[in-house]
Amino acid sequence: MTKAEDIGRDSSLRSERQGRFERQRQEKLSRIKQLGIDPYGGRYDGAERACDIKSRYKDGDEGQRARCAGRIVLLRDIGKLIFITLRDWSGTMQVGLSKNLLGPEASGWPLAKLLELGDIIGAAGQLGKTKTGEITVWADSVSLLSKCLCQPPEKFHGLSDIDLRYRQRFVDLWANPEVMERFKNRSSIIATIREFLQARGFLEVETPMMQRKAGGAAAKPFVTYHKTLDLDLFLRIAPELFLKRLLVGGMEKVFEINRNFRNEGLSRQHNPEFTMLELYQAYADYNVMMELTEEIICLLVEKYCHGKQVRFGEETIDYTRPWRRARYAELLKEYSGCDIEDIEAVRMRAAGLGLDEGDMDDVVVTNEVFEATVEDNLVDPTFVIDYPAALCPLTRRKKDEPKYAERFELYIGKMELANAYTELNDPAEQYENFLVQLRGQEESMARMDEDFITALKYGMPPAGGLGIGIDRLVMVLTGATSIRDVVLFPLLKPTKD
RNA sequence: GGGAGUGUAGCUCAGUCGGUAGAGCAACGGCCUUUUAAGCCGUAGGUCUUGGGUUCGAGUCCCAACACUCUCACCA
Repeated sequence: MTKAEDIGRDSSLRSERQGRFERQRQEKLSRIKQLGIDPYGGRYDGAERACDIKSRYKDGDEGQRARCAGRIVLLRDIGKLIFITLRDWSGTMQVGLSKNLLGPEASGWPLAKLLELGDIIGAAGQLGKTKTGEITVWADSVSLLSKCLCQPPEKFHGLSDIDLRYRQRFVDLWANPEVMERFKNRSSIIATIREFLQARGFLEVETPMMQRKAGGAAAKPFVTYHKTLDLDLFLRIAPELFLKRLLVGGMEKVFEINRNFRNEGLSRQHNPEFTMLELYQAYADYNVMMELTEEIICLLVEKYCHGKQVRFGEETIDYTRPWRRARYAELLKEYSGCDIEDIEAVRMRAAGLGLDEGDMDDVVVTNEVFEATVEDNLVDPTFVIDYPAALCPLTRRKKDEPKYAERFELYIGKMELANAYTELNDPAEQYENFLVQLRGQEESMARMDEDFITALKYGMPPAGGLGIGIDRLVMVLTGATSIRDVVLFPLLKPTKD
């Protein structure tokens, strides 16, 4: 028997065991059908959110009614009375099902006795409190809206197998309320960013995900193919070069929040498809972008975190303004001890770090040393400014120091969260920069894009541009230390069967 | 790809010195009209990831494979 067959047999045994539970639930489904009830319900109007029902409840007023719908997450059957904890996406609601109230017809008490954990139901009835003070819908009607045929996870611990949680996010979301909460926050964070930008006159646009040239960043692209045009295409690694074309076209403030794709490894900070905010503002520069970045993120911290000191894994991030702005060279000196001008010292340090510096250009070595020594120290928000120009082919040089470029990266919690430039708008210089390939870099940001050069020749206004990694931003704002906890369906190795 | 860790019932987990498999939840059969992870009585559920090895005897020790997690590398 081959390994594949062996594994296949193993998984079929496994599913057979699970099938035992499913068969029992199938039997219940048949019994429900025999009662003349559609186990997959239908439209259910007028259900209120659990949290709204609870907050409008007034003690002592006996005329109150309520209607709710959700999944059964707890069930306590006491004979002629059943207490159910229903979860909708606002919270939980207790429903009391009693033999007297529901009556003997099929859709009443007999149905109630067949309900089980995981089923989705609707219930309506008088609102009241129990002996112990819990607000309860005393149901006089109950509807089965969807039968659950699979065994729900353990009711107290929820689903904790990490692999299963990512593979079956649909279970994770309802079994672990804090997961639902985090994704609701993610959505709300993105909505807040949109509102913020739109209020400042930015226009949201969508640019191609499939591109002839994968430009705007240094990363391995995914390759795809268009049949009718017989065309090889890349999934974009960044929207940058298209957004800049829009600047040429006269859109003065644009942004895009969408996916980028990079064909690289997975880690707690990397998912091959990730969400990026990129924005461009004509007539601005990287200083304007710094102000904007600090403003957006502080607004979000205020809204989604408690206080300015925020826990993140082992660290505490202090968002108190103003954030540190430190030159690249200054941080290199501070943490590696090397003077950026003293390339011999930098190379020695690189060798000491075990880097194969012989095959690398000076700036590449310097950057390797920077990454190895500096990044792990940048816990509080830090703008790293003025990068070596050679590392930034799309960035304008500093007027008085042409060896450095007007670029910053923002680090928070040891992660690169944002990257911004004063955009290069000189077509001749851009053309030259596209031609320079650095030794020691696996991927280059310098990929010749003639059409983009043509666009620049028409004249692109001077501009500031900014990219913010949304997934990582959501991580630091929600305390998730793995990107998989803020991406609904992270990329996983497929299972063997 | 390197290193470390984990893999036991559907789920969450115990399993001592190597002596032949345990709990809670879920399920099934009972009892129960005010429960809060309801409770009580009973039943069933296992190729201990897989394959080798050591041993009289392996869930336990050794080797290998597979899967997952963490970590390093890669990711400017």
